[in-house]
Amino acid sequence: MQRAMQAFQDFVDQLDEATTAAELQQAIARVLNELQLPVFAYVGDAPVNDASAPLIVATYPAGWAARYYEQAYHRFDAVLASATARLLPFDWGSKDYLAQLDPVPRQIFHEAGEFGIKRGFTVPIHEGHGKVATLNVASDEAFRSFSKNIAENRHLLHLIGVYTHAHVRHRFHGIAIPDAPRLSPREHECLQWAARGKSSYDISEILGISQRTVVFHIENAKAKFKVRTLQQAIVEAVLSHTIGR
Amino acid sequence: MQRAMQAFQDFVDQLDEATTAAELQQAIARVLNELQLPVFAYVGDAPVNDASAPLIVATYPAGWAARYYEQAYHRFDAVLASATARLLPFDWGSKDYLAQLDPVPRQIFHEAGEFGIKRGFTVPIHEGHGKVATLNVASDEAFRSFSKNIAENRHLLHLIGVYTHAHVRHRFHGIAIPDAPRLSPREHECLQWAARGKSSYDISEILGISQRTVVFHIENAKAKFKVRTLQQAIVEAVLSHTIGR
DNA sequence: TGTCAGCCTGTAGAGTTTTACAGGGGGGGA
DNA sequence: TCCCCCCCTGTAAAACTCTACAGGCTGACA
Repeated sequence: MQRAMQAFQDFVDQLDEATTAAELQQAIARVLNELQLPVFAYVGDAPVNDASAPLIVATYPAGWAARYYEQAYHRFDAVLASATARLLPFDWGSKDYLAQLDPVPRQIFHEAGEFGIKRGFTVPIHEGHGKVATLNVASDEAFRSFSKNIAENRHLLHLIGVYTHAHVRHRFHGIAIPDAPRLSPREHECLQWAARGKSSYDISEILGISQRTVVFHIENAKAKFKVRTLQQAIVEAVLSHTIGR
Repeated sequence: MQRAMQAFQDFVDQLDEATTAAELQQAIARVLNELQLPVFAYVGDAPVNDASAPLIVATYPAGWAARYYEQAYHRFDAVLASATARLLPFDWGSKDYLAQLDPVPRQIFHEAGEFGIKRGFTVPIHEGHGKVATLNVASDEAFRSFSKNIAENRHLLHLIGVYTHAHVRHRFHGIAIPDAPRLSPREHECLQWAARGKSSYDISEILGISQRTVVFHIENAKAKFKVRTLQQAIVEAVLSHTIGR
């Protein structure tokens, strides 16, 4: 335990210095080796749909990784689905876990097994805008020894995942997140109601102002987001948490 | 250190049994007392706009909490803004921190200071759909002792925050997250382009199909999301990560 | 006192979405 | 084989948004 904590501290220090994917991989590999967990995959931004390719740093078998991407398995990957839905790290690959799967995801597990990925542990890392990264450690070992190892180092792995991701975001993507424009109260109200399915006439009734004024406020909101259509404005507003459902 | 880890383990156990806000508060208070950090506030879902009230469990001075909500300070709270932008826990209240603030947030800090909240440490907890919860610990102490304490227990506090939130979500909100409807490839494409500001005619050109067909697919997508307007469908699709920017 | 930002309103034509009607073809599972 | 889902298309009226024109009120701040 003490030794593990020391390894973690070293890891945090190494992270600060890692500027390339290779160095990142080395840092992760070192700390996970210390924990007897050589097989891992950090998936920077789990691909939700057709978005840009994620940053991946892994010691997963190359054959499996290739197959996964060829087949676009992320669309059906049960581990990824769990990571999206959960906040805490979780285990996968047990009989119970497999039993509750749909046929397609179960088939994927089967294939992964042929590459030596039979059970594992995944840390979901939730970012602001609904993106989810994961740190996965996997094993071909007998259930006992692997799960005992995981049980002992659960929290540490959690931290490793979160710190890795924070570092990646900082170093590789820049801190970015341009701040959302400040909408005036009226602009906010109008956009919010529009997103809830009201027409500009409806909104004018709700707010007790003319329809023209509603249109005016929505136009201003679009201008602030620098977009052309209401639809785009709504996307931006939702992504920046300016409006809710 | 060893003792702190023990306190954390006990905390996780207690969490499992906590079913009321009072029990939750007790569990958090116990572990934080062990760490010499009696003043804390867990803010369940940081209020982004006019959304429903968050779950708050805190030992912050009642006067300050009241003032904060009366004045709707969350709209200008620099700590909250940082929590939204960051993934890792951070300190606040140092001279440097204050120096870089805008006048309004700085004024808020001033007022908080009058209630004994001068420096602190905040754990941001990002959930799937852009919601952010925070665990804040605060102090009136001299800078040295507090920041030394924080430095030592940084990771532990991080875990306490994340576990608290996971428990709250599980117990108080239910696991919820109804799964998003499965859009057909065409529906997905059409909705995605619509969200990017294309008209149905534009989309028909892009996809090489008739405009009528684009409308047809978007209608089907709306039906699947059980909404009436394209705007609502886009909100749902964005929130469920079905489409991106 | 002037300027700026936010709020408010009107008209009118062009362009777009929405809705309801009506129809056909292909593939996969029960 | 039948049924269902997905894909595709057309017309036309009604509803709605978008854009560009033009104008007035208020409060904060220098």
